[in-house]
Amino acid sequence: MLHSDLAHSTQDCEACPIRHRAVCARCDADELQVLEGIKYYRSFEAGQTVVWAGDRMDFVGSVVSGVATLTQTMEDGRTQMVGLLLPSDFVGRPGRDGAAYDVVATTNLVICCFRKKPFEQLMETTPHIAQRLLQMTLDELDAAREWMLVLGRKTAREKIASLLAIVARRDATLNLLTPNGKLVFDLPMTREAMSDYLGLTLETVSRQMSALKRDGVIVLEGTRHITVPDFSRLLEEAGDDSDGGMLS
Amino acid sequence: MLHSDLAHSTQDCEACPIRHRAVCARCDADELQVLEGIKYYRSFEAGQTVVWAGDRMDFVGSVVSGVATLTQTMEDGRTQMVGLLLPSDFVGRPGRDGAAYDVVATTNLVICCFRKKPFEQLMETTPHIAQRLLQMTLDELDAAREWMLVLGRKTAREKIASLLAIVARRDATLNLLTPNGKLVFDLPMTREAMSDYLGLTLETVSRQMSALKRDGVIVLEGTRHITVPDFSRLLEEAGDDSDGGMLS
DNA sequence: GGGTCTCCTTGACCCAGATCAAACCGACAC
DNA sequence: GTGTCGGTTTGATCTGGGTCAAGGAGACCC
Repeated sequence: MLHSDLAHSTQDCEACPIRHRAVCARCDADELQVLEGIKYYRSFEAGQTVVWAGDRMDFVGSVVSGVATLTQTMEDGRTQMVGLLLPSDFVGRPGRDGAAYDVVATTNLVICCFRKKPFEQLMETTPHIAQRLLQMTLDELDAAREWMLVLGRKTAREKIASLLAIVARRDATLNLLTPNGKLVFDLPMTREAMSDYLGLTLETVSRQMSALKRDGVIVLEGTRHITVPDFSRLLEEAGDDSDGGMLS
Repeated sequence: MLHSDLAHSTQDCEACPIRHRAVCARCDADELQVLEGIKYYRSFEAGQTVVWAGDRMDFVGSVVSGVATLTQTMEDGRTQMVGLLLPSDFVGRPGRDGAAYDVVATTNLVICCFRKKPFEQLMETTPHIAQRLLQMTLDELDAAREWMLVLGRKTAREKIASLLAIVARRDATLNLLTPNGKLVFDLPMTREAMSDYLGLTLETVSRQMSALKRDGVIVLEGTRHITVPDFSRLLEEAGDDSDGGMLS
């Protein structure tokens, strides 16, 4: 599971708290030094685009804070979000120059970047980086496939519940433990972004959010701040088996 | 792009024509010897299940011939196919014991398996195997994300056309070149399997196949044998940009 | 205060695709 | 030939979610 790994690396590696999850699990002094030499930080404001699909991308990196999304757009304007990047997630693709998707900051965002060329060289000389990246990519692949089930077979209500469950779980793991099964978090996205993720319209998202609120599955303060009184209830609504299926 | 790689390895590596695409791009004698020692073949008939989700899986491998599918099932029986495995595709996940999805042979199927433990050890001592596997996994991730767009935003007709385009492209690359822009291939799946892949019902699949036939986008002989008189027309119907977007 | 953004909610209506049901079409067995 | 069985097609009807349209609710500025 991802987050135990994250916690592990956060403790183990002083030089790279959350930032180099991809590489710090077993990093030694030499590698760290190389990494320090090729890294830099970039900040974005909510709404800014990090890269457009097709643009040259001369770095890889990981999200330090904030949330970014990967989206694909058809010529006629239909868009589908294909990835949600939360802190510690990896950005970019070694071995390819152009970005495959639009990467957009949905909140204020900080990325820790590594210049791509030297990073790729480091990958070649340091086997466990590729191994680590492989594990992360396999996790992402599992998440993408999980999402295919959501997109292909779930109802609007189940889709919303699934999204809330994912965000709640990640947020809870990163920030606060659940006091008594109750979960509190902020949605890092607009209704429109939710609809792009779920393959719905923004109106349907809004209606289903209202319905989940009416039925007591969630408590809404404003439009973003959410309390989940009973997480297992939320998972039921998502149509997931007991643990939510998003372990990996 | 996958297939050039495949062609490359098919030529370069006598000991593993199509079979070890994952590892043969730069294999040397020692590695090949190890691989020979831990490999074996398994055959399945159309309809047989290779593994059930959750079952222990003590091998990884690649498809030699035939077609297999990865599917997820919800408790109430709704199913979504999350992957289509064609010859040369990798099966299984290093570093995990249980299968994450049902793997089912949809045609007669031969898999070249490597016992997992020794394969994982080989991965640790042979950096380029992990690197190669990483590239393959990144390709699969791109394919999965492409499919998220199909599932989330495309109409039934576009979905069908997208599926046909994928199968046609892979089949054409593996077998026969297009003589004059015309493409001939056999669908390796039932209407029901198509519906599971596309997030539709089997009836809708059938109707849209009939519609594409009526409109001259495809020519059907029987239910499986398909001729595509104009591939670019098919891509248009799929709503893809000119090259179909499934390059990677 | 009022004006004007952006984001969100709610209502009324419509349609693509689901559902239910019947029939069709080889292939294979007897 | 007849039976039957899996896969497929086609028709009739229903419905979840899309579309169009009208307000609401903050946030920010003047």
